[in-house]
Amino acid sequence: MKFASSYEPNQYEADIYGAWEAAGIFDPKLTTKPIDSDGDGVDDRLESDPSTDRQEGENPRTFSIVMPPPNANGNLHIGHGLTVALEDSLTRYYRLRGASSWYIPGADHAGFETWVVYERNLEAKGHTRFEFDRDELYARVWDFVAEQRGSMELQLRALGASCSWGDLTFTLDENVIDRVYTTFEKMWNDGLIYRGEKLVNFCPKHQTAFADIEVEHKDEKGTLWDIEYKLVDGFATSLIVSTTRPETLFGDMAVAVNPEDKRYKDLIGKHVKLPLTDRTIPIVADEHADPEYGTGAVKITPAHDFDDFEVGERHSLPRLQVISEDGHMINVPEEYEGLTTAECRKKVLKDLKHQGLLKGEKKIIHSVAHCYKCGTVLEPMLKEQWFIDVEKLAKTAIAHLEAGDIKFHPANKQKVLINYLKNLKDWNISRQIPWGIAIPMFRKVDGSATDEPEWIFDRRTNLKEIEKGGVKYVRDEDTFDTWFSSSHWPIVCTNWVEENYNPYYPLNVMETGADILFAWVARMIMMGLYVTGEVPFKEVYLHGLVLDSKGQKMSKSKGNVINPMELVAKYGSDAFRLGILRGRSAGMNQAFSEQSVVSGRNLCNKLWNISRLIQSFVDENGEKESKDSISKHGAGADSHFDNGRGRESGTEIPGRVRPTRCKNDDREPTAVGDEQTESLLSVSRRRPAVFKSTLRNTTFDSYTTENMGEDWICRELNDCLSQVEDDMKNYRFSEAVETLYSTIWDKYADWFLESQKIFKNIPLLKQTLETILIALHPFAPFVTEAIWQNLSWTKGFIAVAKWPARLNFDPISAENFENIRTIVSEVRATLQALPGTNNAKKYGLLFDNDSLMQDNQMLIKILTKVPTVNALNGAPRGLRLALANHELYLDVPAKVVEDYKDSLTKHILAVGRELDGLNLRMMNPNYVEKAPAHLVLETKQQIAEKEKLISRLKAQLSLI
RNA sequence: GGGUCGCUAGCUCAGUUGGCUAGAGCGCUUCGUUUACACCGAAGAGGUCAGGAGUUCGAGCCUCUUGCGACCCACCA
Repeated sequence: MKFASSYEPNQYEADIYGAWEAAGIFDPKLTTKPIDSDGDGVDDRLESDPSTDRQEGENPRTFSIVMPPPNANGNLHIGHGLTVALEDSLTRYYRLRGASSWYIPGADHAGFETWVVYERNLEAKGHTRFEFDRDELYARVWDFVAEQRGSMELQLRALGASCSWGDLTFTLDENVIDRVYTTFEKMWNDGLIYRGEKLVNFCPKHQTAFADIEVEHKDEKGTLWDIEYKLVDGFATSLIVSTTRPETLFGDMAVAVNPEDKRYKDLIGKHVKLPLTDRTIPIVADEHADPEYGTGAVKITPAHDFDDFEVGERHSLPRLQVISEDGHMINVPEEYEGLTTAECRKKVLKDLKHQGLLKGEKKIIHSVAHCYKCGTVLEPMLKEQWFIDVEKLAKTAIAHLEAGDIKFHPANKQKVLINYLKNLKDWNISRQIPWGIAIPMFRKVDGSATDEPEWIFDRRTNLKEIEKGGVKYVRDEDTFDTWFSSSHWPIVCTNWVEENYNPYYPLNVMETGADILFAWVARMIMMGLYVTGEVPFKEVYLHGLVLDSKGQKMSKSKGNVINPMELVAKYGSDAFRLGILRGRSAGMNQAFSEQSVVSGRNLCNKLWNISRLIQSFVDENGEKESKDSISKHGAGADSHFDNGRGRESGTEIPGRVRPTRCKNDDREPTAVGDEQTESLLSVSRRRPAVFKSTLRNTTFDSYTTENMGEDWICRELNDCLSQVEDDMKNYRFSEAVETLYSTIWDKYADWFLESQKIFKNIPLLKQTLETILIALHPFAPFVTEAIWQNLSWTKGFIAVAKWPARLNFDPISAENFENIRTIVSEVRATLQALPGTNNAKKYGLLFDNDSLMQDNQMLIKILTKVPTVNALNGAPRGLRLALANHELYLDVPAKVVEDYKDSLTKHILAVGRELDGLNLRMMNPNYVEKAPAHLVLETKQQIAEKEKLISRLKAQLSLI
């Protein structure tokens, strides 16, 4: 026997992935040919109406999905593991359903993240970024990334991601930069881009600005100081202002009070002397000042506070920057110049106290902005940056969202996103780090012609200086926020171009983490609509965080990080995928434990053994069957994958599949390597062609069902398929896995296979096994393929098999098997409850006047494992089983029956309680009148059944 | 301040438009090595569905309310 007694994933996974990849089955451009049903030589897709082409129905012709690009030089973490499990299950499912499926992998240059790592590296070697210019740094980081690159791609393969590797998109690929520049130029021309001096969140350590979204707010203890600002112009009074940042008083341009605040009404328009300086500043009226807070008077520092900036704008106040980018005081009186902000705060407080101007302090909790990477307190900094005016973009996006153009999973995220977009502020896209896409803007050199615009767009960002029309311009040294480029992801991955119908855009679904709904999904939607006029994807599936087994967030500092690759190595890729999908629903942060992976591993092993048993039945079936099979399928024995099981050779290591294309003998030649494909490949980056798979396989022998168990399993498998199809349509991965798990284990193995140990309907065994293998393949690709390759009769790759058709069966017979199951369970339970052990071997089963029992004696005997099943032929004896519709007895001695009395009494009471409940319901006239008729009828039947059961149990009891 | 989510068995979670006795995995108890599988088989215990009120013939599900917990956005001089 070629199947080992347990499934060892490590023996198969790498080889199987290699074989898939070599066969090119993950690339829709290689495995498919044009759909040309009308025979006019043109792909129907390209001539059909796009709106009707992407049908909503069960079987889309194309399925496209992009991978949220993992960091090119990093390792995958548990979240990537979940992402791949979700995306790949979808991809494989739709591939089996016959869609031309394109899962496009990516790699992220991870602008800021990578830069932080690189800079740390640089500093460790005693260098700083300031020793190099941007181009040098860019080249150095490029090399750094190139060195580290590749491991995540191997890890994606280990997870079984069936993505089209030839289409891998790196976020710094030329076509990406091209597309980003095109968009930027369009926005520039449309007036959506502006350069503004605004306050930005600036990290003094990393020396770069962030978008609002990247800022992390944390509650912290702080101090609120009251400082006295004295009025000038001969007034004797003074104002007390409250502040948490006394050092910024040098940048104060006004003191604001609320216009409604009676206390200060007369002071509006007067001036105060700014302490520690010679300056005087005005008192202005502004809503921003809250009369309830502190003293109701607030100092205004437009250059160092977001609110003050706005107050400053309203009152046309000048802005004075008093903190430099590296966190030192500038533009301040000499004795403070050059101090750090912390030193300056100390000195200011001391000097104020000395002058008697410090009037009080109290401890408060307030939220403070931090760098999400290093935790440094961010400094609001006045800087010139590029901004996108998001108003129109957001409005368009909201309109499409409200129209329901994108379906969300979970659904509530649609509302959340709309709410976010409604309050969206302009987007700062400038970053002061060299690792990223250069902003293609050039500034006129001072002294040049004055009537030229100050800034011009130009793609030649490789040049520091350019000349246009005799005017010299220098390059802006900033790079784009990575979200600006990655908001183009669906566009660039699918090679969308203007004026060309692209069957893969919009994507069928965007799957990503719920935590980047705003940062990424929102921006992809805005950008997709702006660039293509269409939403970039039809549906969004958001996954939550994977928490540790105690529900805690994983973090290095807590030491509770689970490495997906360790689990894959220990239990296999399939086990990991099954484990992480189980018990998880869209958008929820949910715990994850190794235990669920163990359970996945067990299922794989179960499936392996199911297949092993069936193969042994097939082998046993002997010569005749093998001859039949040869005449039907042609010489099935000479395939590339055949490893000689059941035949002569038997020398090869089990499961060592050779990397080769496909074992389909009658396949049409795959396009790999031929001229047509070469030319196809070369144009494919521009315009993807749509093809239909040629790699379909699998022809079933016909079968006839010969007992109730066979009809029943057909029905159960059909139900399972419907359930899985419905679950996949609605992105209920956990439920799909759960359904498959229980169908395979609790139904197929525990009931059907047990019964087949005597009946052995070989054609049906083959077909049903293929059904469960294919249905599970999207979730457990490796073990199903390993089995497929080891079975003697299967062809090709399961990865490109046809989704199973419904099985034919007799529904009455299938339903009757439920009776058999009830009987068998009751026999087992009763035997278990009887005193003594090994009861199943001791007592036979007797039936009276029962055709179901008569016809299925053999089936009942093997399932219950009792030694005999016989007709009663005479007076009842032994123990009557608690079954309403069948008169069955366990042939036990009177003494044993006596001992069983107690549990029988208990049983009668339990049934009695159920009966009471049912009767109560029927006595309610409203129920009888208003509930649907079929429910009322059902209740009536149940009452009748329970009554029958109770009277029989009572009769049994009285006999004892 | 605005918004979202959660509370169901010891643990982690399902429960799709309200409808039979509320489910699964793991854990637990008992029995069992029967020629696929101990990564196994059989049987079983365990739940006032966070509390309260309402709508309904009927509520885990709908409405209101209270409590506890998590998260996001904005603000916090």
